[in-house]
Amino acid sequence: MASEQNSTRIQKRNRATILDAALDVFSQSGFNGATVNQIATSAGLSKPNLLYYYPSKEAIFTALLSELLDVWLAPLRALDPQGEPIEEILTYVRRKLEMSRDMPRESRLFANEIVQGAPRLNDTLSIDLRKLVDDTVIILDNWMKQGKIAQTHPKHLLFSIWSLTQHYADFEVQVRALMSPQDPMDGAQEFLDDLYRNLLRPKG
Amino acid sequence: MASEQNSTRIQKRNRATILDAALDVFSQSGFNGATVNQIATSAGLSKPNLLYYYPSKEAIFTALLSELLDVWLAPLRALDPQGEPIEEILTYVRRKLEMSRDMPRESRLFANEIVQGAPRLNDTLSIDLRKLVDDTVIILDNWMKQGKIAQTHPKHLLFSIWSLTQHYADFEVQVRALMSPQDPMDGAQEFLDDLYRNLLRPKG
DNA sequence: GTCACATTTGACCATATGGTCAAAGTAACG
DNA sequence: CGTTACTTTGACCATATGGTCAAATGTGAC
Repeated sequence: MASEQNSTRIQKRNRATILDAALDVFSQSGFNGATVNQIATSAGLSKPNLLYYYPSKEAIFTALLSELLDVWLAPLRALDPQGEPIEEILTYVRRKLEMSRDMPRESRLFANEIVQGAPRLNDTLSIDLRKLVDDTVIILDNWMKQGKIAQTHPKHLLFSIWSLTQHYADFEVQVRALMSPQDPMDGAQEFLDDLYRNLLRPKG
Repeated sequence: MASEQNSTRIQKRNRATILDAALDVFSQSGFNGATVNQIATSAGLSKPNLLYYYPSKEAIFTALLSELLDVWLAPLRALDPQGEPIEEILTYVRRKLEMSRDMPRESRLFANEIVQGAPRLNDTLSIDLRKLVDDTVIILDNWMKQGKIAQTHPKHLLFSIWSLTQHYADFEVQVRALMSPQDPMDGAQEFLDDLYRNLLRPKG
């Protein structure tokens, strides 16, 4: 009879199991392609049992998205205006690349949703992410003004980091097919380091 | 009773209409999310009529993919080993960027499919595309050996061009949300030109 | 143990889906 | 006009899907 933060060990365990199963299924098939049954089976629960914890497929999806958004954007928030600019940016790139390696499901979850028009994410994009990006642009602009990094388009710079790093998760099948028998990400970090050092190095 | 290349004006028109409608629907919802009814309605046909021209949803999809693959890969095939290396590559980048602007549905069609593991495209990736990429890598390697472009990882270079350019089509909703009120691709070409000139310029 | 509450489930429902089929309508062509 | 082949459709089917519900089972506190 507590207010809302009821825990109940079993609930905690099952909700976590469900979200992990949902991440598997949604990231592989997208919202439309995924079925409640797949998620339930993958979580080791019956369908009605699943729907006892989350009232609908959509509820699972939004719970998953909101749970992941923070961790997904954390590396960008960690950009330190006081740090050494080029190293700060390269650190960000490396973290994003690590996330593509270690959390490919999360990356594909967002990719699926955004490619299909982000119908369940539009507010997040145009409000929260927008705010974060605007803040970051200010930092980048300052670095450019101070001559710490070369002049370039700050937003396109961010887009490029996202697309280049997430590519290894989102298009993994393709990258793997073309890189095999090597590891798909073999040499990726060196390449990106090189790319951004050349772009950002202040020019005489 | 002709062999197989029967035309029948009506067939040609309807097959084209269907594929265009299918491109709309599949690129927006992916294979699983799309329904035969949506495609039929969008094509102005009844469902049984649609299935008279293509025997199944899968048949529409594969017909669409195989029709588009050539045009999609054409810019890469156009890379000229005899041309001026940096300009050749920049031309390729520009063409890909134009395709993201002019053919975003095609880009998203492939993106959807690949993100979801390319279950209906795996052979194409590991055979045809692989061959094309291997050929291109030889060209790039030669240019590097001759000192015409800086040393870099040829495959990751290709991946980077794909991801950077297709990003503007595949993640258009996100880019638009973050660029508005400006045009989503405003400044993109200059940014990419700059990026690749800095990367590829031969270093002392 | 027992009682209240949390959890789980089989059976069920309305709707959507991919696909079929026989019959009706339309072109083409002599 | 009549015949043949092409095109279109309403009705239909089996299956899958998201979701509900009442009843059964488990669990923790006393």
